[in-house]
Amino acid sequence: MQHISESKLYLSMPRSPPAADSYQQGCIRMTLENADLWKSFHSIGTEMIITKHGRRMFPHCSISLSGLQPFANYVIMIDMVPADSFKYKWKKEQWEVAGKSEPQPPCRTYMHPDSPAPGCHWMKQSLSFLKMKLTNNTLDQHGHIILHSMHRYYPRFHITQADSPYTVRWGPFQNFSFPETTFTAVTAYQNPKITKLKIDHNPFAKGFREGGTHSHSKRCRSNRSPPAKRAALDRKSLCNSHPDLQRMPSPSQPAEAGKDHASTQQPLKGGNLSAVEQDPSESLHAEPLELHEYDYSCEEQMVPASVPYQPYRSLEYARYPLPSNDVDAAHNLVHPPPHPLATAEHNPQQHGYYHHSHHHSHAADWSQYPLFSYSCW
DNA sequence: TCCTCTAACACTTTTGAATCGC
DNA sequence: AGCGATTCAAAAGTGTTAGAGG
Repeated sequence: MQHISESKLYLSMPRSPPAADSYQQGCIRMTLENADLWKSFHSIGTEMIITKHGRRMFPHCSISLSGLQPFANYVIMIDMVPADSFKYKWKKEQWEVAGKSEPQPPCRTYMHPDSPAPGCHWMKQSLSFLKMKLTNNTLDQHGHIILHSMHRYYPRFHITQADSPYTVRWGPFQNFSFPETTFTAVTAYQNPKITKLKIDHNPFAKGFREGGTHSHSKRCRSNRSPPAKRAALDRKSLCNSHPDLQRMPSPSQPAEAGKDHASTQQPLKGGNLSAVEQDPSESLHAEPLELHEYDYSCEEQMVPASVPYQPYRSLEYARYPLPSNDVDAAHNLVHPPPHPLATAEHNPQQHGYYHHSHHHSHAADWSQYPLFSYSCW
């Protein structure tokens, strides 16, 4: 796949695996697919629509994995991490800080519908989180990921060895994230450049691109039944990225200038993130994400194949137990504690939020926090 | 007044059941 | 009867935009 990043980031060596990892070997490597598309959006300032009933991401999260144990079962999940502690507003064609972030909504985790599956399955082809949906409805009952509008997030992937979704809570997590997947959650697009880019790449938007005029007659639309039958697992489609995703973004996009730099950038360290994250109140105003300073070296990441078990994590899970005898019950709402990044302790002026991806200690720390998987579509 | 959110809209793509042919 | 390929209608998805609401 042409969009797989060629750059690599190697992290610390694996530690001794837990007992279950009897033939633990090497490192798990995660690669972001359609990375070029993500970069194109990121260079402008990615916006993701969130709606009451849930909206898919575009670009969607698609990854490939290697380094897993072929016959060990893994559960792979994704959640959304606050990128900083600010709320934003779109003013005069640029993003500005509009104050401190609001209290974080219930933290939810989306589990890949193939989970659990053996390592050979995950490594056979890329994984798509196409069907994951984002919502701003804090009372959402469908298991969609709940976000605040006008706040920034980035997806975080979790891999853990587990034979069932209900044993996940006892296993060590490994976390991955990709800086270029950071986005601002919005209820309506703010930046017209984002709109154009989405229309150019998202096939579902063709109706608006080619339809031309809008009829605003308020005729009633027939109510559509919920996708109950869609709940049947469609593995075939999960790993097929849409042809449009393969297309390169328009070279006329200013993003290209920064992208050309990517291969020559220095390895991403904690402080060399875009200036945006270091001082949002000032640097957000010009180019939304200052990508010409940006380094893409972490599109492919390696982390220790095993994160040390955190004894007190089980206490966290004990406080927020998952049902253990009913698959549907896994969709019950759970309200875990706020994400660590959402705490006041996190200050983007002091360190970039990408740190955790590159420092083992951070990855391990984050793995202490509970994950809840009750959403598969 | 400003900002954010919601819902209706037209159109495309995806999905899956039904049908057909071997 | 069983299987794979094809067809097609329904469902799901998209961004836009007027209007509501805080």
